Amino acid sequence: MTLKLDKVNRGPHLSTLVASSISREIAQGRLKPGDQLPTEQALATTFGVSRNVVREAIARLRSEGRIWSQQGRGAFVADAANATVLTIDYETLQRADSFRNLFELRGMLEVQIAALAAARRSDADIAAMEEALDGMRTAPYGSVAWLKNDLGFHRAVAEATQNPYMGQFLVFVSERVRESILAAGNQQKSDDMARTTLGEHERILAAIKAGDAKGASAAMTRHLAGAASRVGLPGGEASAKPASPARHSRLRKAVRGQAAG
Amino acid sequence: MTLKLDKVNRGPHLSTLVASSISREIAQGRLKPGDQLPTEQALATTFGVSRNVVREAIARLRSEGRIWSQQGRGAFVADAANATVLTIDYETLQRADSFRNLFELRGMLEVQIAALAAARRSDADIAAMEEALDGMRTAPYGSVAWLKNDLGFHRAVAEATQNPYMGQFLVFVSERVRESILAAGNQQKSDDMARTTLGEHERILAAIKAGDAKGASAAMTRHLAGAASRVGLPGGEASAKPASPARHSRLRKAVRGQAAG
DNA sequence: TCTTGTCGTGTTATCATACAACCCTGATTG
DNA sequence: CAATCAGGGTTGTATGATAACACGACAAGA
Repeated sequence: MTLKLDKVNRGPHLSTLVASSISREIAQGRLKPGDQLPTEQALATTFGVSRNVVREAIARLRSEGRIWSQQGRGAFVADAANATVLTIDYETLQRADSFRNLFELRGMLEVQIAALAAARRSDADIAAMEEALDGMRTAPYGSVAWLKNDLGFHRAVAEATQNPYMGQFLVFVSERVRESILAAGNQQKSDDMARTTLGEHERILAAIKAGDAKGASAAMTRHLAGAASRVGLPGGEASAKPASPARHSRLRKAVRGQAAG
Repeated sequence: MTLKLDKVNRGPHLSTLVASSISREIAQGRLKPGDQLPTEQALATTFGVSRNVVREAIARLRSEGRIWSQQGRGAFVADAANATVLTIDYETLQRADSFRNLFELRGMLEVQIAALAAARRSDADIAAMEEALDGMRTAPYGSVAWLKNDLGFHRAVAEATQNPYMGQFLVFVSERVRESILAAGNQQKSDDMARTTLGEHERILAAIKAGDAKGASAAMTRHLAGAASRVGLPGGEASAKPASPARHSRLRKAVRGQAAG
């Protein structure tokens, strides 16, 4: 009865379908934290699959911290806070507002990271940034090599904070942003864009090199504004809360500013 | 002929052990992206477990985007960028510098989030914050209810940004921080701390209520600095210089003990 | 009545085997 | 030479069995 098994597309594996189905039950509150799941046998017959498949699905959910199980007792829904992994599934990525929200989160991270990096960078960090920048110079705009070096530059900045989590989070978010861009498709490239983008990166690097935290975050803000407009991010848009304009973060200004230029 | 797997402790499930073992091979570069994994049968005999266990481990790694497999061909190591989940394993959490770095990341998020929240908050958001604050007033400092409402307050702030990813990321990071604190154990509590903490929260709420973004981030900054000192961390604010790791020997020592769920 | 020990049942964890679906390769055949 | 097809290897799924464990029922003893 609880099975829905609606044509889940992604992943031809039955275990994937079962896992998403159970996951959905939890997300929609039909299975609350503490509730006991049906037995593996019951789930197997319910879904019409073998118990083995159910076990793979449960193993997956358990690794995500969504459920926990104990031999001899059963499987139970875990507290949402106990999730040990942060995951953004592909479906929600394809929604338009997801892209904007992700971009905003990324911007928030980047701007702060740039400031920290300017204060803490080592010579090796600078070298890594310069190497990535060189890679971008020799690769055609938008090519795989270009994107790789672009990400590499930002990762180098993040690593210059000497805080490994900065890079970890930033790369994760950036990758989701990139996927989102790819999902949306359609973007035009030009040599002009390449020059502009490179210039933005160079200004960031210069500020970090000089140890100028304020300048670094300002340069990063400009870069993000430019990047937003290059990927055609609709700025100052309806669903964004029309909030008090004058006084808030540069991030917001960045998102809004790209509409103008 | 039982498993020989090196010392892995956490997770009584064999599939967990196998998964972390393979995961470690990937992390340490002994299995590079594109490489083909041994066959399931081979892995089964290598680890001394049944093929079923290996399949559960692989299902888990596949769901994390670390590997991909195709029927009839085999399983292959995926590009690191393709990881669909962000995970911080329990072991690294127990290192003292992990705690400091996580706290710094959390602070970076919170300060920006507070500013955004002040600009975008709705009445419902304000109500949620006040409810959480009330919950903190009636609960003893440091109790489960207190912590729950504390997190609830911060989550409400994050949700006031109208950007769901903010809350998602913040809660994730905060939970890791909390785990880290629990792992360290023995915090001393006092009524004084309760009052101070409550006051900090109230100032944050007031600024957000007033739509004062600058004030909100300033209040949040003060709160984080206070929280940092309360958990025995020097300088909560995003300071320019990386804190010296040597300062935290007390934390590191305490970390040895297991966390109580 | 209360405690304690035992047992049976249900559940998960693991094992073992078999078959189906699929990919790749190489030989066969037109 | 090209197309086809047979075979082995690999993953995906199904099935049945056994071990480990949790939990309640129940009887024996104090």
